[in-house]
Amino acid sequence: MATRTTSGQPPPGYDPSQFPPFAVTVDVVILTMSEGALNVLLVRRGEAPFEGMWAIPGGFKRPAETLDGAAKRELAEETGVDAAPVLKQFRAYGDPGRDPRMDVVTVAYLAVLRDVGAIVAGSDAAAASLIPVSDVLNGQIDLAFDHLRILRDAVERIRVELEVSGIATAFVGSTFTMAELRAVYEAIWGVQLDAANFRRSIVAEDGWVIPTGRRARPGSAGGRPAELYRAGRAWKEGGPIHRAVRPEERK
Amino acid sequence: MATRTTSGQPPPGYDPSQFPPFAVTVDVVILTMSEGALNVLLVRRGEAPFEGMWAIPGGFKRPAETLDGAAKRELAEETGVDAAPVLKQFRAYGDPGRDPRMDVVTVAYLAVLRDVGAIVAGSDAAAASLIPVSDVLNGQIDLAFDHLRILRDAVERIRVELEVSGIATAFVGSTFTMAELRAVYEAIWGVQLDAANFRRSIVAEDGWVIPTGRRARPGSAGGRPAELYRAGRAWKEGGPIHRAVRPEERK
DNA sequence: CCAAAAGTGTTATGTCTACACCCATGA
DNA sequence: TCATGGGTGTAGACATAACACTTTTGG
Repeated sequence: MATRTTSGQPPPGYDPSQFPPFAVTVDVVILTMSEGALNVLLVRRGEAPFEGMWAIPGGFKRPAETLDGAAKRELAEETGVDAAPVLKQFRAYGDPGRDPRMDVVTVAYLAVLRDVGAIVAGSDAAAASLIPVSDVLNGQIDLAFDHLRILRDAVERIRVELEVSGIATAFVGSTFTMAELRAVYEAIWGVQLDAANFRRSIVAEDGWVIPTGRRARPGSAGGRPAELYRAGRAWKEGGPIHRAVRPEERK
Repeated sequence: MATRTTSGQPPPGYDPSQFPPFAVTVDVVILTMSEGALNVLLVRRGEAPFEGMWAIPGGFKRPAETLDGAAKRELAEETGVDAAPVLKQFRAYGDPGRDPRMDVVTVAYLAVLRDVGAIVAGSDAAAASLIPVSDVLNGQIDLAFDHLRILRDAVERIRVELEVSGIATAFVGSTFTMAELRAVYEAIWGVQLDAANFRRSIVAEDGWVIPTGRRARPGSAGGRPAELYRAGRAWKEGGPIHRAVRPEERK
């Protein structure tokens, strides 16, 4: 921060008594599961630059608030949801020219939400929409600024978070079946998991999920009704499910 | 970033046509092993505020450079070392009032270095010093600004990095013994590791360390000479050593 | 020869994976 | 009763931890 270099000479072309002003923004990548795929909440820009393009929602930090506070406020303004507990700062971006108008440093946050209907309702519905992440990563949808990079980093981060924290339960409803929870891992990691072993790993981790005693109704195809669980207290100290190492990576 | 909120009303007291200016700085936490303990490179501040206190080295980002570039430049200016490959951005800090003079958002980086002598030489030696991390975390040494919090986060981050990346070899010299490498893990995690199993885990991971064929001279107390290794290519995809789960944490 | 540190072998225990098998439902 | 998905059992492969034992040095 404001500590200046201890080398006696200021670098050429730089006056240490001044500091260059920047705009500081927060961008919030909101991820959610919809129809078995990972989706991201995007807004359509209403003005130049990049008018009409999709972008990650965000806005300016105010001097009187913290970065976390700014992210929480922006998320609330955009979606009407208080998701402070699942907001995770994951990276800052400050490449010159990333905003053509001015020098902007942005701090990117990640939020995982369920209850899709309530999210979109709280926002300006015409300008906000859930978009499949794969459509963006495939290049079928272009994003403004360097938002493609930010989204890529966010998705990579959520893949890691899924393994080291219990964030998976943030994707599902307040009660859920093992199959629903498993689908989160399968969609985000792009793998197939053995249902039997998945269940055992989840249940073995103490306090992770709590059986409600109730059961879900089977789908129209039949099948045994699944037990319903709710999320336990404990998604801080490392999750129970780990990505399998692909055979060629093993020694 | 510059995407503005899509809610029609700007929040009260905030004019969306203006953006509040911030100073943006980078702070670089330089960690190194010295005498079996984790040390951090600190500078003594020469001016108010916090004059005379220890602080993490850092400085202003310039408009024409990237955040990574600013961190690399500051590190070079302070220490004379080009450590770009081991520079890791780990978090941004922007609480209001964290600098009493102005609104400053700082992006913190972590660098792990060996070769302590060369580091201090490149800098203003009178104002820079390696301090044991434990002295700072114990409160025996106060840091300026919110640098204690930044250092705490950096140490927590390095503990995780040690497990998921191969950064341990960045702490030791270009050739090293198993005991030296093991000492890195033991110092940073504060645990004792079984030397036999440690060696096996390291050697089993393909490409991690490469035997040089040479041996280190034993210390004055004797003992069999240790094989010397050099770091392999492969510290990207997860390290071979994992923290033991403490007994109370097991299910 | 003894102490110390490096390195190897061995065994018990735990975890992960694959897959066979039983259970409860809709049509 | 059959197809479908949920849930349990189990055996082999693999990983981890504890510790005895051998090797090679300095004193």
